[in-house]
Amino acid sequence: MTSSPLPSQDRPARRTQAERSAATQARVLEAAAEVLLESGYSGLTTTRVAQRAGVSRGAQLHQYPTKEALVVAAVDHVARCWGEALRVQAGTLPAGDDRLLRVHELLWSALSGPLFLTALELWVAGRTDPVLREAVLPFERSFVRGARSLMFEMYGPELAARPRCREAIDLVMHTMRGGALALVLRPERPALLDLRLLTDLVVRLLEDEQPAAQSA
Amino acid sequence: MTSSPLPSQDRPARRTQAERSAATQARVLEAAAEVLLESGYSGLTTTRVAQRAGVSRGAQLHQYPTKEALVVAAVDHVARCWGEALRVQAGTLPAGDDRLLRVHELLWSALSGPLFLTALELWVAGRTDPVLREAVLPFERSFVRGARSLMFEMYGPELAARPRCREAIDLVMHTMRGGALALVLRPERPALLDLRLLTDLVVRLLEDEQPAAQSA
DNA sequence: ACTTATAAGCAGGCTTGCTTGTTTGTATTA
DNA sequence: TAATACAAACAAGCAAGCCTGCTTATAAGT
Repeated sequence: MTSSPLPSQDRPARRTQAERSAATQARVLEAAAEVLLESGYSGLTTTRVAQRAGVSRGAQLHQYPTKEALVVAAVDHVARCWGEALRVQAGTLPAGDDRLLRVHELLWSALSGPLFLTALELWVAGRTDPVLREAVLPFERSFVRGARSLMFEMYGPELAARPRCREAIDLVMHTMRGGALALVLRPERPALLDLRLLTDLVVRLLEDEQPAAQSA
Repeated sequence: MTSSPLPSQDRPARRTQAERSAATQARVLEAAAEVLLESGYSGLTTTRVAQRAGVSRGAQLHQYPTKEALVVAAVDHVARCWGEALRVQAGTLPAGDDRLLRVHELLWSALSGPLFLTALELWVAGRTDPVLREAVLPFERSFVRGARSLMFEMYGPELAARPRCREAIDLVMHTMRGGALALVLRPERPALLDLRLLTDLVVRLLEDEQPAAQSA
């Protein structure tokens, strides 16, 4: 009855070792990100991650021998997801008229979403944990640079050529990070950050020709 | 020689009970803040705090029966220190010409100092810990409002009366928080945030008369 | 092609150390 | 003398990592 020549359905199906490893690694890392989002870094225990992933502690420890290794891998995973999400959304950006506002809305959605919170946990924890810090730093750099170059690109050649474009971009990113931070304790309120105002200021700043101005 | 009729020096000296309690509470809370700054919230254990404070675990547990109580008290302590530091610095602010820049420098020094990092740990931890969140929220509100009213006051009556002053202040605070966040992983680099540029933008924004403007 | 040997992935129990909170006893103040 | 502040030993729980044994896949040998 159940003896078909090819054990295609009722058996767990034959997978190569690499596939098996990749599968459990993916489940573990996804679970780690979920736990991080739900319970924060102080609530991240290897046991909970294994439970959440539906993976035995043995498997967990086989793939990631120490908690440190797991966390480092989680940093990589979260950073990749974040960057990828940003890039995907950037692809769907129409070349409309109010491009700046759209660009800022895009960046804001990336910075105020759950991935920001997950990354924030690792970010803050990396301040005091040297190993974690070393793992987070390169991704932080690459993320900032990637976002910056993406914004340069999306601003378009005219605006990108303005003398203070880079300062404007950094200001926008700082402001958004700060606005996102203000949402950490109150996810319910939708918009403390006025994107129109910010965009307006950027426009004015980019209208300048002289590279520096003294404050009144 | 050492037998004076009043046991003033070689004996621990007579203190009232309230003084004793206050002394150990102060030491414990100060130690908690230090541990928080050094090791983050995930490294905050009652044992370490007691060791750091030079206080027995018995004394610790007498004043703060649970870790929860200790953390809540630490939130209060850190928030008070922060607000007080801000107010003290505000008092020494000269009524010079480039007042805005000075105000922003002041706010920036308060937001980029160690107290910000300590508060950030509690802030981020409060996202996932309900009790901590309830403890942090009121202080967050009062801090934001206090800082805002302080800035209104320090901006002076002319600027404070401008239609978009509140938006400008919120933008400044968001930007500074974001800039401070960028320093978390790299305390070495001094100024990613261009205070002159920010001040310049605020000046322009406050020059507006119409309450709203559409972006180009 | 089939069997067998070796390795890789996996499951779960176990140990050690740490953290928290209780309890019991002592010193200091009222 | 009663209450408050403090000290320290103790117990329960948990987290991290280790270990033994089992299943599945790959390689070698015939």
